[in-house]
Amino acid sequence: MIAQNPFDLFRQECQTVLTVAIKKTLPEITPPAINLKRTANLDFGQLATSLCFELAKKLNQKPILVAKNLVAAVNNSTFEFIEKVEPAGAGYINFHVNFPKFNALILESIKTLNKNYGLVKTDQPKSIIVEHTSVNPLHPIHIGQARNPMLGDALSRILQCRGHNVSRHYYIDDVGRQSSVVAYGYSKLGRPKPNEKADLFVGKIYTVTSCIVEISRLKKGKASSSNTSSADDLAKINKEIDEWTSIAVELKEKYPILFETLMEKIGEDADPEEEINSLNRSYEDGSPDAKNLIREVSDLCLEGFRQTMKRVGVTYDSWDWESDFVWSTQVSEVMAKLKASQFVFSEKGVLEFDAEKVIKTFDLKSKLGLSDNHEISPLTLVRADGTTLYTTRDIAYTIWKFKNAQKVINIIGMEQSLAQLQLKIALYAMGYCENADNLVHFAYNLVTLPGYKMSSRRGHYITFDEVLDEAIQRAYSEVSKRSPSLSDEEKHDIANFVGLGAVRYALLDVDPGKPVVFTWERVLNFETNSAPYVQYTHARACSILRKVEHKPEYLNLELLTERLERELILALAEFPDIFVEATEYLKPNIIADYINTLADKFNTFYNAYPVIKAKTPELSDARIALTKAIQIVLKNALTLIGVFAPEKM
RNA sequence: GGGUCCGUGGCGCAGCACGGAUAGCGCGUCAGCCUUCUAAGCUGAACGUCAUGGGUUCAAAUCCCAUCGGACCCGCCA
Repeated sequence: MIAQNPFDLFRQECQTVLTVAIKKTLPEITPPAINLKRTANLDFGQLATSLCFELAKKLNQKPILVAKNLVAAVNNSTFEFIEKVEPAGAGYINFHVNFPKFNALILESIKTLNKNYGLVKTDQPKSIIVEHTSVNPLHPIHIGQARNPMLGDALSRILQCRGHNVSRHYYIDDVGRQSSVVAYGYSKLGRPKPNEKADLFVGKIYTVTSCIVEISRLKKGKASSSNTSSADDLAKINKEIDEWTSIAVELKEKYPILFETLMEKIGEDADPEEEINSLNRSYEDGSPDAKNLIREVSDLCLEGFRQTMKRVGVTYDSWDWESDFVWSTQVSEVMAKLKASQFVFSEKGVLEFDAEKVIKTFDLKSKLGLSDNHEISPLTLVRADGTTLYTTRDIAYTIWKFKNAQKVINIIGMEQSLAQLQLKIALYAMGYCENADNLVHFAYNLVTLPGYKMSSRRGHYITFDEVLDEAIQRAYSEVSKRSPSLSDEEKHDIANFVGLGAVRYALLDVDPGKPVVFTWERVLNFETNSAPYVQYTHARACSILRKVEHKPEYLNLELLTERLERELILALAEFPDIFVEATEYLKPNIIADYINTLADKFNTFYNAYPVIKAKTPELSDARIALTKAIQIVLKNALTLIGVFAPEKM
C-alpha cells in the first residue's frame, strides 16, 4: 500500500477512532474540535490530543479520568495503522503507530513515488504570478538584494510542485529618476561599451554620476537659500554636502579616470539636475531618443543580472518593463478611474489618494488586519510636473498581472510595506476587490553588513557575484583539504555546487521577517546547519547505496525496530506535511530546517549502526531500503529550495 | 509623535499562525571517537528568570495589555 501523504492515513484513523469513542461515551456533549498534535517524544506515541483537559471542565471531572473513559471506549478491533491508544500524563490521549505496518507504508510510498514523494498536489490549482528580484537596473545585485531571488525562487519552486501554474516575473523599474541619472552619466561618457561585467560597469557610472549631481544640487540649493533659510536648514545642507564630499573622495580614489571624465563632462551642463529631470519627463512621454538611451543602459545592466542569476539557477518567465505601462494607456486609465472615484483629492496641484477614506468607506480595517488607530497616510499619485510616481505605476502593473493570474505574490522588502498596502487599498477603491484579496506582499527583512547599511546610491555594497566567487573559492580549499585525491576538475565541480548551495541555504534558512547580518563565517558555513552538511549527508547515503551489489528479493521492514530507525521513519513520514505547510503559509525556510533535522538523524544513525554489514542480511536489506528512502527525501527537499543534491563530494 | 516588525544560553537561530508533557539546534568552550559503509561526521559535559511587569487559562516562550530595547516606514524617492 502506498499513499501521497501516508502519515495522513494514520492521522485520519486516529481522528475517526476518537470521534466514535466520544460519541459513544459522551453523546450529550458537543465535543470541541479534535486537535491531534505530533508528540515531542516517541514514548508519547506519534500523535496526541489534549482534548480531555477541555472536556474535563464541561464534565467537571479530572482530565485523566476523561481520557481513561474515552480510551476504554475505543474499538481496537478495527485498527489498521494504530497500534494502541493510551491515556497519559495528566490527561492526554496518546496514539501509537503500528510500526511494522507503518514502516512498509512509508518506505514503499517513497520508493514508488520517488521524486514526487512529499510533493502533495493541491486540489485547487491556481495560476500564480510570483514577482521577485526586480532589482533596479542601475548597479549589480548586491548581497542585501540577493535574499529576494533566493526566497522568490524557492517559493516559486514549492508552489509549482504543489500543482499551481507559476509564472516568475521580473519587474524592471526603468522609469524613476534614478534611471535618468545613470542614463545621463552614460550618455555623457559617449555610451561606451563595457570593458567588464556589464552591471558592474553600469553601477560605477551610476554611483559616480549620482554623487557628482547630488553635490552640485546641494551646493546650488545652499547658494539660493542662504538668505532665506534658517540656520538649522543650512547646517543640514552642509552636513549632507560633507557626507557626499567624503563619498566623492572615496570614488575618486577607486575610479580616478571615470570620476575625472564625468566631472568634466557634467560640468559642461549649467544645470545637470534639470537635464536629468528633463530626460525623465521625455522618457515618460515616450520620446524616441530618451527611449533609446534608457533602454540601452538598462539592457546592459540586465544582461549582467541574467548572468548572475544563471549561476544560481534562477530563471524568469517574464521581464516586465515599467515604462511599457506608462507608454500604453494603462497608467492613465488607472488615473482616470481613480480621479473619478471619491478617494482622490488635489492638494497644491498634486493628486493625492486618500487610502484611509477607502478603508472607512468599505470597512476594511479588520479585513486588512489593521489596528483601530492605524491610519494609512495618503499616497501621492502624480508629481506637479505631471509625471507619475512608482506606486501609481505599480497599480497599473498589478491590474495587468491579474489579467494573467488568479493570485499575485510580490517578493518585496518590508521597507515597502506601506506602499504595498496603499497599492492593495487602491485596488479596493477601484472595485478590484477580489484581486486585492489575492494580492500578497511577501515581505522580508534586510541583509546588513556589520558596521554600515548597504547603500547602492553610495556604492557601499558587496555584490552577489563577489559572495558567490568567495563561496566557491572557500569551498575549493575545503575540498582540497578534505579530499586531496580528487582530480582538479572534480574539485572545481564540487566547490561550485557546495559554494552556491551554502549561499542559497544561508539566505533562506532564517525567518524572512528577521534581519540577517552578513558575515562570511555565517554565509559560508560548511558545517552542521548548512547546505554543504546536507549535501554531504546525501552523498554519504549515495555512497552506501553504490556499494550495495545485490537487489534484495524479499524485504522485511518490520526489522527496523531501533529507536533511531523509528525516528527516521517518522521524519520521512513528516515530509509531506512540511511541504504542504511551507506552501500554504509561504514558509520556504521550514524546508531548510527540515532537511537539516533529517540529515542530523541520518548521521546519528550512520554512526550508530552498520547498514551493509548489519547483523543479518535481512536487517541489512531493510536498512538499505531506509537509506534509499532518506536519500530520495533529501534530494526532493534540496531540489525544492534550489540546492543541488550531489552523489559524491 | 504615529505605525509595522522583532527581543529565546556568550554568539547565531528554531519553536509562536493552532496555548499543553523535561524549551530544540548550531557556533564557541571542555572531554572523547577514524585498521569498520565519506570525520564537511558522531558521542558526552557545561551553559536558559524564553526582554520586563501585569492579565486570561486547569495549563503561557506561544494569546491580551503596558513598559523597556532594536530595526524599518510615515517623500512631488523607489
